This record gives sequence, structure tokens and C-alpha cells, in this order.
Amino acid sequence: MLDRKFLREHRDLVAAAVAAKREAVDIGAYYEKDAERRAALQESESLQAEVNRANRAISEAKKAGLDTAAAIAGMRATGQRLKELNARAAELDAEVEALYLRIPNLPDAGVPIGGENANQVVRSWGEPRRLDHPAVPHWDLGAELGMLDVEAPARMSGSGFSLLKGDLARLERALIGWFLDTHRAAGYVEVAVPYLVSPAAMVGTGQLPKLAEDMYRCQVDDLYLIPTAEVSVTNIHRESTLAESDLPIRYCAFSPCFRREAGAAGKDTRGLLRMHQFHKVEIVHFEHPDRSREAHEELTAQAEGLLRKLELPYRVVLLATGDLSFAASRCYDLEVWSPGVGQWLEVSSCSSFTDFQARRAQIRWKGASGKGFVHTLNGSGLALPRTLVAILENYQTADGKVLVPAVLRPYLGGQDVIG
RNA sequence: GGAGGGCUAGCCUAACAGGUAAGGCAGCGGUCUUGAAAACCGCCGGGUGAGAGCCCAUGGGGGUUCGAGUCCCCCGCCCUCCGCCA
Repeated sequence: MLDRKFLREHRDLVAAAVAAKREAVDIGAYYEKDAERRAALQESESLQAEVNRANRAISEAKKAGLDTAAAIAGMRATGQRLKELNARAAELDAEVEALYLRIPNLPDAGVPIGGENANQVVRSWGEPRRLDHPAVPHWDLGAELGMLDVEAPARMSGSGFSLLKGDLARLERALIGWFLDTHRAAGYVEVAVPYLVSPAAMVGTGQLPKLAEDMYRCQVDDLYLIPTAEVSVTNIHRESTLAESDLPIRYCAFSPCFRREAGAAGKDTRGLLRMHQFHKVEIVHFEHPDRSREAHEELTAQAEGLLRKLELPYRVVLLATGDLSFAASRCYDLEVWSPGVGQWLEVSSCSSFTDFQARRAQIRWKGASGKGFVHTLNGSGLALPRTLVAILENYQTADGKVLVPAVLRPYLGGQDVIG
């Protein structure tokens, strides 16, 4: 969330940002309620001060052995009135808070304004692969190999779930291991995190309240299944102050991700492109505010490095305001060309959240140069299903087999082909 | 799930029988010093304010009371045991 004072002092900027991000929040109502809340708070605080003064006087009088019965009787009504004022202030506070939590982060100054078609391809690497045989989409290729079953998961879980078998399951596991090892070698600390988290944790990273419909919730315990490891990893440091000298802190984590995809019915229904449950390796940075812009480039380069080593041609897209997520200030999507489906697949989203998540989750830094909220950043490194799709479709052979990218062969006992 | 013990600031530790959170360590700044240590001084939870100040803060939320770290209720987390369990 944004600083409350900043919100008050930059109404035009905030309104422009809300419009550019196409958010629905009524910021006029926020300002109105906030003014009411602050008036009520002032009133109750000054009455509280009066009560405190009277109580101190009673305490002194008692110590001096004086009769305090009259003074105490006189405070009864005041105490009651204070209680009522506090109740009113708390009510207003809840109303303001509900609106406050729906105000998005501001897009960074360099972000193009507009919808999806305003996204900018800022660079690309490699040439989209042209196969010397017809490109087969991964669902056919996987089915023919007997390694991708769509029927069994549909029977047990419904649509949007996958079942990998044999060497394809092994290939996914190889990717996970290789991703984590690569990040570790670059200085990231590997963490294994909870997959069920509290509502407060989800508010911290910004999934709640806006995206409640996209989350799986375990009602009896009021816990949410994480839609990304970002939630768990960022919340590692919730409600804490980090030493400036410890920054940056960089983590990598493997996790399953659970998404209801509430608004995406009928979209990407074939194959592995859009799942209710999938695996991902995520990288997360906690940075000093002064370094967060460079860190965003570093984080993106870290994710890009994986695609280069896998020799998968990709492009880097700077998202326009309308495509930016609620909490993000700036985001690069990494898209890999996949000849079977004939699409650029988003395999990573590398975002900077400035201090937006840190303020929500109360993650501060303190040190010689001052104190404040840290900046958080994260990116996929990488999402497994679409990486698998890209490998299957880019590395397919004319006889329906799939070559194993060179970097993964050590993870498959030297095996260089699947099928 | 059951029983018992705990939770005070970054860490450690006080607060009689309810009277408005005391100290220590670490950290930061300074004095002194060739430099350091020691010693001494100041700062050292959050909000608001130009400031004096005011408000909040003892795991969280309620209640009793003029007044709650302290008394009552609910919840969370940690520790020890029992039960269950991969």
C-alpha cells in the first residue's frame, strides 16, 4: 500500500495511477472516509488525554491520602463517552482500511500507459526456432509419448490438472533441481516454505483483498493455498526490521501454486498452458530502496540466464500500466516462442513492488543511512509447465521424440533424448 | 484432541495488594585517545506535530474499573507430557 500522507498530498497522481491500472477502487470515498476518521480520532484522542490527566490526578490524590470519591464519580460519564467515541472511530477505521487495501501501487515513471497492446518488447534473444518438420503441439506429442495423461486427472480433480508420467515427470524434476542449483550458485538462499498461509500473509503481498476469487481457501482453518511462493517467501520477514548491512537478501524457492483462474474460463484449455495447480521456482529479493531499480534488472537477468542456458529463444516485454498487477510498479514478462502452439509463452514475470508489499507486511530496514521500508522484487525462475511445453515443442524431432537440453542431461543420468 | 508452564522493546530481565512500563546488553552518535578498548554523555517501539506536547504500545481481541502488564473471558504461538499420526 501507499503511504497515507502521500495519498493525501498527491491526489491527482493517485487518481491517474488508479485509472491507468484500470482498478475499480473508489478513491473519492477513501478520501472522504479518511477525513472523517481522522476527525473522529482527534476527538477521541483529546478526550483520552483528558481522562489520562484526571486519572493521574486521582492517583496523586490517593497517594496524598485525600478523598477521591467525587473525582471518580465525575469520571464515570466521561469514560462512557470515550468508549462511544472509540467505537465510532473503530468503525470508520475499518471502512477506511477496506478501501485503503484496494488502492494499487503506482506504476513506475517509465512504464508505458495503456492496455496489453501498449506493452513494449524491449529486447529479444535468439531466433524463434523453425523446425524442418511439422511442429506438433505438446498435448499431442505428450500423449503420443505416453507421458502426458489428460483423462486421469480430469476424473479425479476436474479440468485444469495435469498428470506427467515417466521421463516427462523426471524432466520436470530435473528442471526444478537445475533451477535451484543455478540460483544457489548466483547467491540465492534456497528456502522451503509453507503452502498454506493466513489471510494476513495474503494481504501482505497484495493478493487479498482484490484477488480473493482466484484463491483456494481452506475454510475450516481460514488458510489459503498459495498462488505463488512469492507469498510465503516475502512473508518470511513480515513484521520485522532488517539490518541495512544484511541487504540485499535473496531467496529462491520451489513450490506448487494453486489458482482458481476464476476469470479465465475457456482460455487455454488444452495442454499445460493454464493449470489450477502447477509448480514453479520463484526468486525473491529484499533490497535497499536506493538499489531496487538495478536489482530489478539483475533479477530479470537471472531469470533470462535460465532460458539462455536452455537455449530457448525468448523476448522481454515491459508491461504497460493496464497489464501490471495490483501490487507491481514495474514488470518484465519473459516470453518463449513455442512452435507447436504457435505462441509466445509467458514463463516468467519479473516485478518490482517498491515499498508497497513491505508497507503491507511491515518489513523495514534500519542502518547507518536511516530507516524505512525495504523494496521487494520477485520473478519466476521459472514456471514449470510452460517451460516444459517450450522444451517439448522446441526440442521435438521428426520422429516424435524430444532432445534433452544439454544443461539438463546430468540431471537425467546423462540421458539425451526422451521417447 | 487433553493436561500443565510460558509470551514485556533487536536480545535479556523487572514492576508490591490494579495507580499509567524500570533497568541491562547490543546498536548508533559524541567526548577523550596516535588508534582502539575502557570510562563518560546523548539517542535507541509506533503514530502525529514546526515544536512543547499529545496519543498508542506488555502475543491478539473483548470485558470489569475513574484507572489493567497485573483481575475475568475468547483466540494465537512457544515449551513439557499424554493421545493420535506420515
